[in-house]
Amino acid sequence: MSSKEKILSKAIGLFAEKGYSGLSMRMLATAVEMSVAAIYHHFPDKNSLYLEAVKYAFSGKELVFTQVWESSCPAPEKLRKFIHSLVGVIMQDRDFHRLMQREIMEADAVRMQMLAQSVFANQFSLLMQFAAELAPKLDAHLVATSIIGLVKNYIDNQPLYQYFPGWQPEHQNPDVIATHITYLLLNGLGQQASA
Amino acid sequence: MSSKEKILSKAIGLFAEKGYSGLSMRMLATAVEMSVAAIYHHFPDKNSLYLEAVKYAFSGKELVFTQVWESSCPAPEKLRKFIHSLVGVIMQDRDFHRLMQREIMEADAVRMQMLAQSVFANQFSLLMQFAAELAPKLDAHLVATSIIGLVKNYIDNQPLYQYFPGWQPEHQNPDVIATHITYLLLNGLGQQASA
DNA sequence: GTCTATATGGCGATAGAC
DNA sequence: GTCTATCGCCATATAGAC
Repeated sequence: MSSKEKILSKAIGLFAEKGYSGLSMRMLATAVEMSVAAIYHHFPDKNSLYLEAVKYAFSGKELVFTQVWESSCPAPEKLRKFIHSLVGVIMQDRDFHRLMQREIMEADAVRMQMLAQSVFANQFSLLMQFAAELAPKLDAHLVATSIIGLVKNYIDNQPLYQYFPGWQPEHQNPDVIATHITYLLLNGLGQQASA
Repeated sequence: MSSKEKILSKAIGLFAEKGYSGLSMRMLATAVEMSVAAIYHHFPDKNSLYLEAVKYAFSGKELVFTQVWESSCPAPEKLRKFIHSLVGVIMQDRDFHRLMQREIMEADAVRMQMLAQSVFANQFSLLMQFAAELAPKLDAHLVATSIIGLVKNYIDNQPLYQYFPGWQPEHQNPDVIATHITYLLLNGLGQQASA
């Protein structure tokens, strides 16, 4: 692994943990066991390093769901598979998830657009297409974002939810979360059919 | 308004916008048109100022939903009212919302617990109770967090969603969002009854 | 490509006058 | 309760040797 790659991969975790202004070049230099000047040989300034690190972290994420869309099973089962995959993917790469959270909060217009188009657009379109099959009468964009939001919610906000009344350790379990979300989306709350 | 209150109310907006390490005492001093030393007369250090500002921003938020719970209408209509109120509250106080996002991301265990217990616990219990009425066979904690999550999702992630395929300006409209969420929760996607 | 050394400036915090 | 002045430190970034 080249020095540059080493710097980038360390930077991802540290930016995710501490944020842009929370991570100093000195700390990063210590973490990668180099001098600050050596880092500046590879990157013109801190901002460029940050942008490269973000791109590096986001690369190659869009291939995970292909097999879900290609599987030939009934729509509800497909939804179940997709949600379980999404929960898994978000939970597995913690740095990616925290960087995403920070990026969305910063809400820099240029970076958001880049992110939406060059990283997520394809997968989102596939999800929207599927949403249109599942619920042809509803707004496919709203359905797709609701599905993503229900999943992201549990991972984003678990640090808070775990101190709310009624919380139980099993609410951390990816399968429990995914199963609940799938049921909710397919059946809603209106008909108390079965849990 | 006392100097201390003036400092706190300015600090809320600036901490929400820039984060803890992103806001310097000098910048805050400039914003409130005082010297740095004058701020230090009112607060022992930056961290104490931050904690007081967070508490200040969170105070008095729990009274908004009382009238929803006290209203005597059928459950689906109550859900509709609650969701519309929640969307309104979160959208209205932008600083409060961004401060929440940051706090949850930082995920400091002590502050999370304080927040959960002293700010949100009562309201969450009422929502769980209502969730148990609506869907007695489901896990009330999961239902309650799903309701919150569906609402929070659109406000948290709109900076990203607006660049996704299929987005339309009306997806910013609180009523459109609330109506969609209400429908989804009551009916799910399974039965394409009516939009 | 990596180093040591340093320039330049902002940071949190304090001293002491008024 | 507010000010000016300042301390000591750490920040980003650069110069120049190897």
